[in-house]
Amino acid sequence: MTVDRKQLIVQAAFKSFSLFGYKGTTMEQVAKIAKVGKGTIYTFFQNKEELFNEILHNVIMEMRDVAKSSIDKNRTFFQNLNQVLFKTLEFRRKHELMVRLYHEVKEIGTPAAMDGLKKFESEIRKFIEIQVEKAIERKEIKHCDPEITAFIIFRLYISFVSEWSSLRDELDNEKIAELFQLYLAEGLAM
Amino acid sequence: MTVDRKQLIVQAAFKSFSLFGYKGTTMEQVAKIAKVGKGTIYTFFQNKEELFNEILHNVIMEMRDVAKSSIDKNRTFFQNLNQVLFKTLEFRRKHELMVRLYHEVKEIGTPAAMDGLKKFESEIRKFIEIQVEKAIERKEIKHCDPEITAFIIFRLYISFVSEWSSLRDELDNEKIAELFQLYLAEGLAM
DNA sequence: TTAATGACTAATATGTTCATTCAGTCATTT
DNA sequence: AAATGACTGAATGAACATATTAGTCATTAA
Repeated sequence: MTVDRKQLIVQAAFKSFSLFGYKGTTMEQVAKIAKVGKGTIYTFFQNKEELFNEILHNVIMEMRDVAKSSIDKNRTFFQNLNQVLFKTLEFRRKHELMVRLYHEVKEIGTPAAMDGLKKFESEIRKFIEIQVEKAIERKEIKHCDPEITAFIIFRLYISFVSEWSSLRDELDNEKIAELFQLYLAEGLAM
Repeated sequence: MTVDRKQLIVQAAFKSFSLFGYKGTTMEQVAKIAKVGKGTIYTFFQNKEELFNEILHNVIMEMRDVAKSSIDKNRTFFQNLNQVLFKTLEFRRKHELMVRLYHEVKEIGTPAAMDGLKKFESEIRKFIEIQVEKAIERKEIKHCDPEITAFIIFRLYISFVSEWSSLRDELDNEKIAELFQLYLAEGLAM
């Protein structure tokens, strides 16, 4: 049996994008790691961006699985929410590819990398949206627009995790859970 | 009586920064508009950045007055909050200097302009923080950390106004007030 | 006959040189 | 004593040369 060339290319591309980012990865590099001719890549993928999207899609699917498995039906919506947010953050921080992409977007602003991260974040929001819908059905939370709610939850989490820490001491996970409870669940009104 | 040279310089600098931004403004330009020699500027201001800070300080003070006068003691905390947020947004949009600075930060990332906007936003947060403190004293809202609360309110407003509109239809002022009411005031919990 | 390849090309990116611009100084003028 | 603008060194960017690289395709190997 002959080797699966597409598989080799995908693995090589994953390695290279993780190591050098989008811009730093050349098609020749990928071909070399995969030990195939450069032309062979183009029999499976139209161009560099399509190859990148395939890699990213795999990572996003992996992330979705992580988020899914962090849900515990016996816990409350807000408990699960904190778990999901924490797990996806951890995922972002642990996966070399994600770290590289965030860095690349910040430092160079590579359009393909920006698009990739947008997809990634949009997937997280979509996942939260589904949890919100379920929580509404279960009457665990009030009726609200799930999309806006997911958007708010995600923005608020990002604000806590990355923007607040550039103003004051970093907030730990427990503190963030408390804040979500106070502001989003219970509300400020007396 | 001889003309007030410092005043002339400040007016000229305000004009130039508003018209051409920080980077686009040259000290020679300012001198020319003010009809003084370039060296004269340096008898009042150490350098370009200090001149810029003086101009910005004036604008920030003006903004604080606008925010202050939008407060109505007969209204609730959340009503006033919406007024303040709306007025400061309007201020940002109306004042040529602010528009230019936001544009410059986005397009070129001039450090002095970035610092300036940080100061501006920090001032808004500080103002909200004071309103939060008063509302806590008045027992209008629950006890909470005023700084974090102001931070959340501001981030949430920015999210609604500028980030949501790149995903879906822009939210009008009334809708944003509703959202604040639902998410921050009443909370999502059943 | 089909799949794989890598030399090739056009487009883009990067490095280099050099002229211009500009913030800040200071000797001269008012 | 206050004001000025010619001057300086550093930074910027235009213009050109060189190098890289995404994507193609004629050739090769299976």
